[in-house]
Amino acid sequence: MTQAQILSRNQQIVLDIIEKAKGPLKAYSILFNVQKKGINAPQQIYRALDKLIEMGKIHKIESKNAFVACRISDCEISNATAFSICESCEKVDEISDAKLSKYLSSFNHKKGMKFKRFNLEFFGLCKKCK
Amino acid sequence: MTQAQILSRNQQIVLDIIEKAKGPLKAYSILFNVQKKGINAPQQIYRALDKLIEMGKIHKIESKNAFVACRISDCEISNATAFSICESCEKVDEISDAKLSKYLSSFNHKKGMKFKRFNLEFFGLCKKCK
DNA sequence: TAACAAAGTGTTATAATATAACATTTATTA
DNA sequence: TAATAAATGTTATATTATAACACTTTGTTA
Repeated sequence: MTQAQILSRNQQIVLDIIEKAKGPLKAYSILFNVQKKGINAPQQIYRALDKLIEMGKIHKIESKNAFVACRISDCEISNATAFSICESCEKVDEISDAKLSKYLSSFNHKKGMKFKRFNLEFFGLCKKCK
Repeated sequence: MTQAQILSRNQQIVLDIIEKAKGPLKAYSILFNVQKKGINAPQQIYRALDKLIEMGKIHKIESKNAFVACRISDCEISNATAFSICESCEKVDEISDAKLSKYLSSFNHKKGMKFKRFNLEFFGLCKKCK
């Protein structure tokens, strides 16, 4: 049984904002949103983001330098992430597909590398934007 | 038959450096390397990088904000990229695996998104670093 | 081939993203 | 409760990327 993680004050504030957001949030946009709560410096945001990522509570969308809440496997360390990204409306969805995940997790590069983790980003147009 | 692309002066300079490099290069490291050739501003680098990416000559490693030459399908627009990244020595290899590529290219998100492009980054330890 | 359009260049300035370093406080655990 | 680990607050700065504008080169077509 996995112990529910206790978050520090700043971590909780940052996570709340990311969870409430409809799409990926950028670090500085989070910062501007929490200045009323007494968080004033980028460091404070980035530190919280780092921890939340470590805990698997959020993910970074690398192609956008932005952060989304994990909707899939709460409280798991995320070593297998996949996202669909709409190039028009910027909507991002986390993809939870057991087959895909299994396929990629067991994929081994011929050149002898054993993988610990992967991140996959699909780009296209979402249903709405099509 | 695909017409061999003619590169502009700056594009060629930037591509040469990336092709000669053993690993991924960052934009500003490219800049410092070409100042002797009269390129002085980030813009000039980023413009060349953008075009080279469009042409499929290079790829961006999103998790590293760095650029590598395409060793796989020269002169093709790259809508299906996969890389293995060593977390210890930072070595990056482009993965060319027909099965993997086919599998991912035909993957469709249940929620109705049709993908145009994907980028996959695997992380682990390379043979040497293991 | 002149004239127009498209692509590329050079430059200055600045925006956006991220980390270093250090002093202090809070929480945990031995 | 002392020692240690984790988190915080703060200032400064490094790194990555784009905006805007004037100019030049290249390619196209009338």
